[in-house]
Amino acid sequence: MAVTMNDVARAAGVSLKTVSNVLNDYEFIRPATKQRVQDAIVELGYEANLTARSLRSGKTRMLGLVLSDLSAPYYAELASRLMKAASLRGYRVLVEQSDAVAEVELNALQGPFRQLTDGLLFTPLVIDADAIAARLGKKPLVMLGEHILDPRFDLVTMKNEEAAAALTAHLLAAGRRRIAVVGARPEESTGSPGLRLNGYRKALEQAGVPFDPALIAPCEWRRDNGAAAVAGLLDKGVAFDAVFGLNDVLALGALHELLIRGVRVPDEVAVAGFDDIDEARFASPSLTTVSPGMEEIAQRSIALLLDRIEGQETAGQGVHVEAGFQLKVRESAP
Amino acid sequence: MAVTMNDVARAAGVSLKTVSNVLNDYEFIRPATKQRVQDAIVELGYEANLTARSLRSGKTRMLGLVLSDLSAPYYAELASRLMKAASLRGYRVLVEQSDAVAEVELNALQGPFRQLTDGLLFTPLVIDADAIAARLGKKPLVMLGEHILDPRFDLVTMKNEEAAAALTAHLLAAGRRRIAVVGARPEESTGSPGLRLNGYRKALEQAGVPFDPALIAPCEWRRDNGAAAVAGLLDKGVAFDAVFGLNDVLALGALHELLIRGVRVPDEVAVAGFDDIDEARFASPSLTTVSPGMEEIAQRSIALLLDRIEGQETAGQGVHVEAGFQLKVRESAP
DNA sequence: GGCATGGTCTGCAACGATGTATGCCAGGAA
DNA sequence: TTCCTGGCATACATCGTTGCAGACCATGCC
Repeated sequence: MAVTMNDVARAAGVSLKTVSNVLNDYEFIRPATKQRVQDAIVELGYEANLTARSLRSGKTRMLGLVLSDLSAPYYAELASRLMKAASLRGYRVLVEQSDAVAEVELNALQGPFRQLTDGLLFTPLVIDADAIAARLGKKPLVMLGEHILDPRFDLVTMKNEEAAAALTAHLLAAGRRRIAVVGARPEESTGSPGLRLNGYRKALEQAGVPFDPALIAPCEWRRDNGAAAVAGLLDKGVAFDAVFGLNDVLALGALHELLIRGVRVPDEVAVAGFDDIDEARFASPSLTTVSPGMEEIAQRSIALLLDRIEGQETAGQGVHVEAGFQLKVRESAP
Repeated sequence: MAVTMNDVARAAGVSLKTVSNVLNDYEFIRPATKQRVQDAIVELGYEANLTARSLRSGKTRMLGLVLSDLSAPYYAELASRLMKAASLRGYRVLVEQSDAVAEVELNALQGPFRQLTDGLLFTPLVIDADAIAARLGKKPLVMLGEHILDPRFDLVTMKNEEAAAALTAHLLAAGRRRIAVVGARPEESTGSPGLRLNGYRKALEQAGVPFDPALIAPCEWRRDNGAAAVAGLLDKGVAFDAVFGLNDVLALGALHELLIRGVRVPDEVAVAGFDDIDEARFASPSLTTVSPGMEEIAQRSIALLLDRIEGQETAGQGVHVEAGFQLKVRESAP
């Protein structure tokens, strides 16, 4: 079938191992020999068999990326950037969609998926730190997002609380006093919903504006839920002059519902989101939001994970990286 | 390190091959033996080593998906669906982003990427059928999208021309006469841009409306280009009463630019797109578009590719599958 | 001349699974 | 009894690569 190292060795008149040495940049090879081998490789069109290499070396040069749903714009953009960053260092990314199902998340930690990858970028949504620690093998794992804050794990995240506070402060400064929050998850305090809600509360407090639980609309982070949540508030007659969607698709769903109902944005109700997905700039009105430094997150998580994979330090404290953020003020909440 | 078949064999008191036979559902094994092996597997927590299996069997149970950019909403949704469909049949999908660079597309056909996968789902954007045929190995390949229509290859696509014609007819029926087209690629006639443009022209012809080249704005399929293209038309003073974005992000970019400039949509100008991405429903105004049956495309491409991989028929004529479409009439072009 | 040294290359044994060929045993046919 | 067949299990070679240990040779030093 395919050309093997043996064929190359025969063609170059050297041993199989010498071919291997050339391919692996072994130091002590005479230039002439090296050249002969390389010529033979080109002539025969030899390509190393990655599977065999993986079996022997125990490395696959693939990274695993676990997220809930690749079709969510934020994850799609993140995955795209992660793949590019990994590619520059000679790695590929294999994506696993968990759909926020616990079993899938658990299997990603120890099943076949783990075997296929040298390290994991993990966005856990439903399982907790202990469950992860219990199943964690010795392969490196970097947490993405902020659902789990645990000193045992490496983590790359964004300034959720600060950014949410800054955004809320911006709304308050514009005179908004009743800011509805769409997409909260009241029972949690650590995940992104919790942290962002915290930021919101801190900003209110700082401004001396009372917190009103009636303004908090919990839901899953999907566009249609954002619309439904706002519809719910309107139907219940809850008064509000701004909507903070805990991510952009929620905010855009909310924005849509408001406009349908004839609510003027931003005159009557301001709308703001979080993530700064590509779409935010081109919404009508364009969406005020927080840019969480996605490129920085991508770069640094790849760098951190690869350092763990290629470096020697196996354990020690987890490193926590926080990317910077930028407030993007646009038409929906000037 | 890890538990191997040998360990299981020892624990169960059978030979290594018997363990392999149990795992591969070999027919003639005494129930008692089978049970002992399975117990040992559970007790030791054995997991088959996929790399070794791949080396021996020559199969990886991975499919390659080549597309230009995973962060484009259409591709993100498609990739997500393809991965789910593949997963149901026990396959994983490895994504490669070509960025529409010829070299990357070519390498996907024969380099390491090909080696890692049992079959390819390929969306070629810049290389042509002959280049593909020249490098095609014996592993199955299914074309996605419609940039290449060639009897040599399997292809799963959508009814680009018909759907574009139907959409154009809808605009004409609503009384629009000067329909600008954003995202054309005038030099091509086969890719999606070409086919959709054809559909547009046929519908015009059928309605007896003259074709005006001034209304055709060529550009790459990105949101900002959609906006820029409309800006260009307005600045040049080209009169139009509708915009047909050859995909949704173009249409949404165009929509944004129109609204910014104070053009009323749909009163003065109607806007329509193509793809029916999630976002289209929630745009303001919501976007009239064509739903190309993405789920059907995903299902059928996976089915076709896996039939090729697992079936015996290697060659023969390429199969061409066309998914159905639906016109989604919404506010932007009622 | 003997011996350590260092550069260059080689052979062998793995990595962990599967395919092929074969052995062995029991039971039925000859 | 002998032969054959079918059910069940095994041994061995093999996939293509890399790690380890060592062979060989020339050089330089005592």
